[in-house]
Order: sequence, then C-alpha cells, then structure tokens
Amino acid sequence: MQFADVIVDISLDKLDKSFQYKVPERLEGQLTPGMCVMIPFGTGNRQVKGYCIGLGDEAKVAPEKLKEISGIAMREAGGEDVSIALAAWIRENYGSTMIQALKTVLPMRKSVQKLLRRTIERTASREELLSMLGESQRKRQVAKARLLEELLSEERIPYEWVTGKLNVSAQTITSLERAGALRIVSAESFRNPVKFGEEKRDDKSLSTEQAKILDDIFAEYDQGVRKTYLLHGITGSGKTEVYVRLADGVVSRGRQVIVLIPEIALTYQTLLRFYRHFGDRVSVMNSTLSAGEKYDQCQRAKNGEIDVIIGPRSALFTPFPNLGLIIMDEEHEASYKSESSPKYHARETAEKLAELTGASVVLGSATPSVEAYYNATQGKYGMFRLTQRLTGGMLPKVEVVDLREELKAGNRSIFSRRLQELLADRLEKGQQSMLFLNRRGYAGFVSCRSCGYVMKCPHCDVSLSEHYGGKMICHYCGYRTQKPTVCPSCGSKYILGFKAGTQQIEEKLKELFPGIRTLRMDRDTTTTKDSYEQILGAFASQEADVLVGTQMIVKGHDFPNVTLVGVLAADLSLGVSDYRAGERTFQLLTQAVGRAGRGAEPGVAVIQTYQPEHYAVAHSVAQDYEGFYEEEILYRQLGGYPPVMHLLAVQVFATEEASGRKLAEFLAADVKKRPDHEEFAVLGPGAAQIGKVNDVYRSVFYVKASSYQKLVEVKDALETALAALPPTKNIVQFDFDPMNFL
DNA sequence: AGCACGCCGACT
DNA sequence: GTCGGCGTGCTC
Repeated sequence: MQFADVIVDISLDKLDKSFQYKVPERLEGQLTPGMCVMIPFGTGNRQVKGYCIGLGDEAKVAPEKLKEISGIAMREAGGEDVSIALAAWIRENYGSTMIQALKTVLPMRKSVQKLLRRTIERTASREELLSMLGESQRKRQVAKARLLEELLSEERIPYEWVTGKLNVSAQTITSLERAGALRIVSAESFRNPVKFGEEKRDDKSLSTEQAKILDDIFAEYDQGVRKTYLLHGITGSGKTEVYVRLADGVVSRGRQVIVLIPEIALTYQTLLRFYRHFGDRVSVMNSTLSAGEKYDQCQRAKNGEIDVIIGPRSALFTPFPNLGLIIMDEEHEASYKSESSPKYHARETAEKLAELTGASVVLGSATPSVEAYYNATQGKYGMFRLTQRLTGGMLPKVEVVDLREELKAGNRSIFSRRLQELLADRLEKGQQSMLFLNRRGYAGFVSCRSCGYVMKCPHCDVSLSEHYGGKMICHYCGYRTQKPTVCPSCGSKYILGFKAGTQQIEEKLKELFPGIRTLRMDRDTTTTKDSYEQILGAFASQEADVLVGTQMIVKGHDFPNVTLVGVLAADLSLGVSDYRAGERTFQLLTQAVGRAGRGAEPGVAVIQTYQPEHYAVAHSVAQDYEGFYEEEILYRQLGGYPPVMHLLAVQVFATEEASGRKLAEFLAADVKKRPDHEEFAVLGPGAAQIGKVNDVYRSVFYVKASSYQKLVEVKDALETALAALPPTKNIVQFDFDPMNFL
C-alpha cells in the first residue's frame, strides 16, 4: 500500500500542513511528487485540488482515517508544473517546508477567493431592515444585529470585512440572504493598475557598445544558446535602453520577459521607457497592488495578454506560458534575497527558472555583486561592459577627508573643515547638497578615533560589536571580550563605540548654518509609503538646501541641482560584523558619489573616513570596480567566504532561551560528528546579534564548506534529525549565503 | 473555506 | 424539553 502526502490547495493559512492519502492501485506508479491531484476533503468530502509532495509506504495516522486520492488533476496550461518544480528546487536548496515554498511560488493562488471580490449588498428597504433588526435584537441574535446595523449605514460592505472584523459567520450571512435582507455580489474586474501616457516610440540611436551587446546576445539566442549574462555598465551608460531592446527582441520572437527591479528603484522614469515601447502589453507589479490586482496580473500573463512584467523579487513567479528572458537590474541589491523562509535569492532562482523554461538571464549593475562578477570571471556568465556615459555628464570630482587628521587639527565636529567650506559655498550659490550617513554602523562597532584601528574577533576577522556593559562580542563564533580602555594599536584613549544618527546631523547643521533648510530621510521619517516620494519631491522642487539621510537617499531620482555630496563616515559600514561589509561600502560609496553633478554643473563628492587607505574606500574614490574586485575576491578566498566558499546559517527561534540554545547546540553537535566533517567547518553556536526580538530568542550557528551541495546535504541531515526529535515550539530556519546576519 | 458539534437563551 | 443561533475547532 502506498501513501501520498498532499497539500490541500485551499488558500488558507491554517491549512499549513500536509495530509496523507491512500494511493489507489490504479494510480500506483503513475503518481509522482509534484503532481496535482483531486482529493475528497473535509466532512462533506468535497473535491478539492491538492499537490502531491511526497510518497511513502507508512501511514502516519490511523489508517482507517485515510481517504483515497480521487485522481490526477489535469495539467493546467500556463506552466503550473514549472512553478511546482521551481518550488521543489527552492525547498531543497534554501530549506523550508514545501508549503512555504509553494506559497512563495504560487502567491496568486492565495487570492483566488478574492477573485470573487465578494461584497454584501443591501437589498431590502431601510424600514424592512429596521424591523428585522428589532426582531433579531428581541431574539438576542447578536451577530445578525451587528450585520444589520452595519447594512443600515453602508449599502455595500466587503465580504471579508463582514467575516473578519464584524466576526459574522457565513451561515448568518446566508440566513439573512434567505430573509431577503442582502445579496452576495461577486465581481471580477480585469484592469491594468498602471495608467500609461502617450504611446510614443522613441527611436534613440544606440551607441556602438550597446549595439554590440544586443547583436551578440541575439546571435547566441537564435542559435538556441541559453545562458546568463552580466552587464557591467557605469551609471548613465544606457543599461535601461539595452533592457528595453532585449525585451523587444525576445517579445518579437514570441516569448515573454520578466524584468526585476528593486522596489526602491522602481521609478516612473524607468517604467515610462517600457510603456513607450510595449504600451499595454507591459504590466507593473508592486507592493501597493491589492491581492486582487495581483491576481489579475497573473491571469493576464497566463492568457497571453501581456508580454512583459516589471516588478520586485516576487515578479519572478509570474506564470508566463513561454518565458524567454529574465532581466535583473541592480543585480547586487540585497533586497533580491528573501528575508523570510524560504530565504531564496532571486538571482539564483532566476537562473533555475530560466533553466526550467529555456530562457536566458541578463544581470545588470554598475557595481556587480562579487558573486556575479566571480561567476563571470569563471566563465559561467557571459560578460558585457558599458564604459561610456551617454549623457556626457561629467563624473564628479571626489575628495577624501581623513578624519584622523581632522581630530589632530582639533576639529571634533561631524563635518570636516573642507565639507563645511563647500556647504557654505553651495548655500551661497543656491545649489543643493546631500549628506549621507551610513546608519548600518549605528549598532556600534568599536574603533579608535586616533588611528582608525577597529576591534576585531581573533577567530573570524570580523569586527566585534559593543554591547551593554563594555563587552565586545563576535556574532560569528560567540567570542566575547571586555572592551579595552586604550587602543591596543596606538595606546590612545579615544577608543569608542561609534554612534551618530541623522537627527543629530540635522541639528548640528542648523547650529552651524542658522536658517538652513533641511530635509531628513531615514526609517523614522518614511513610515508611510508616500512619505518617501514626498520628501524626494520636496527636495527636487528645491524646498530645502540639504537632504540628510541614510542609504535610502543614494538611490532613486536624479537631482540636477545637487552639486555636493557628503559621505559623513564612509567606514561606518566597514565595522559591521559581516564579510560583505567591504562590498556594501564600495557599492554605497560609488552610488553616493554618482548622485553629484547630474546636471550641467559639475559636482563634488566629499568622502569623510578614518580609513582612507581601506581598499573599499580607495577604489570607490577612484571609481575602479575591477581594482576593488581583485582585492575583495582575495579577501574572500583567504577568509573562505562566498562566493569562493559557501555558508549555511542555521537559525533557531525559541520562546524559551535555554531550550533554543540547547536545540542549537544539539544540532551543531550533530553536524560536527558527521563522518564527512572534514569537508566543512562549524562556527558557533552563539546568540544572534539581536538576541531577542518580539520575545523570541535567537541562536545561530554557521556551517562553512567549499561545496554548496555539501551544505544542502548538511541541511537535509538536520531536517531528518529535527523530524526525529520530539516536537517543540522552536523554529529552525536555514539561510544559505546569508546577506543579513542575525 | 465549509461543516459539525456543543453551548446557551427563548419559546410552545 | 426542544429549537435555533452562535462560536469553536477540525479537516488525512
């Protein structure tokens, strides 16, 4: 007798587990994991669709409770089996439950019931309702009364609102429907959520560099070659135009295109380029869309009504019938890595999806991720460069200020003398400035103000973080030590944790320049979706002289009147306990520098730093990506970090501190005693950087290996070990090559 | 989501 | 006592 684990395709969170069914003899051998099946479900045995996620020959519950699978469901057009194969791959490679993986890949299914956008409409007159209300009040029918009262003031109410907030059950609604008080109306509307302007084809002529890229890629494409290309193009070199032409070429070959853009960079300017080319054959997905609108998008994609979709990470799962190309702009962005389980990376997932559908992938960036560039140098990706600025705009002049010299000269302000001088000059000329603070460093690494020495862990080559009570802790291995009172390198007593916020900068600025008009942008001032646009809009219309902000301000719009960019403490992001610190710093500095001088006036960028000689700082000043990469990859090789080696973070979340720690220790010990333990290293376990969030304690340990596949094996073994353990409330999550460290 | 079960007030 | 509404919990 064979048994199948089936996930019920009811878009309900509570059904977040698999159910076991008997496999009838006629289906034995036919049924494989990943297939869609029809099953009798619930007390009424109504037929619902489900996904078979595994087979076994053991019944996990009382066998007499098991029902039989009715049959194999029809394969739906639109590549649903591709989605399921992709979900299975995500589950295997990133570690999560199949349910979580399916929910990620089939997010639209969640809104199926909202397809029926059900609303409740009043059908009786007010008098009739009032009499009904009186009657139900007499009968103490509280639920009915609640709904009737609501109907008196509102003619139509969304169905979910009634069942949700009003807490009126379905049967109460139906009984009122029978009484003639209301009607359930379901409407399905298909509309493009983005309005587009004039459909004007712009026939910009291409540069020779651009034309060559298109020619080369399409030459290979037409020979049936499918691969991943990395497009390394400096800002303003016309990457977007290349994307549009690539998409156009693939669409004209009868296939569809997914364009991934980090949410924050999803500007109207970029979208307009695609609209001009594709009109209403392009669709945009963003987080402001309702579930119903997202469902509409998917239906339109499935029906072949659109050729191109633009959106963030999740747009990858648009079910196109014949996907031909995936474009990923700003490929280095951290937002391409999912922060919730399954913690998939859109770049790798895009490559897998391309493999499943026979598509190509184009990655683009001005500052490629070390992973992507590494793959390109290894010959895994094709590589193209765009080295010319099309607009002819001048790259800004970059000046470096050594903050150690400032200290020696007696200037202990956040602003160096040179920056103050330039700020005053810009104020006088009526030009705008941007001041950029890297807030990542806020959590306090410990450095010496006199020589720039940063306290590091002796085992991990990452910075130690200062904790309450003068302790310094390494979050990789749990090493801890007392904070020294004098710098171990030069003996100075100016060894301090670094703390400075955008608010303080704004205040200091007002002290220094009375009457200055400032705008501040950070997580505190951009709580609503609109506030981001509002602040940028206000700055663009010159309502302020200076914009102070965190990393947010280095992306997005161009401000032609900005002629000065100040990076207040370039190395703040270097002090983070994270092997990506150098890469992130280089990317941020390069982007920040690129903000200056977008208009006719030439710009200046001032980079203040304690470590002007650090390679990430020095190379971004020189705008030299290759030079940076050479040093960075060497560091990754020596330290054994991705992409040279791979890292698996095993994170344990627990409501009881001791129980979570015990589980982490048990799992780590389990990994350490594997027979192949020489092929990897285990770091930890230790407390996570943020040890407790929402009363959940976090422990973490890391497994490091040169082969990714080995880490997948370790993860599989851990999953097996966990399944054998008595069930606890503790949650274990896996994160491969993590971007954010817990 | 849908369905059954058990609880509780109302009414012949 | 019984009827019917209402909340809760389960669905292999």
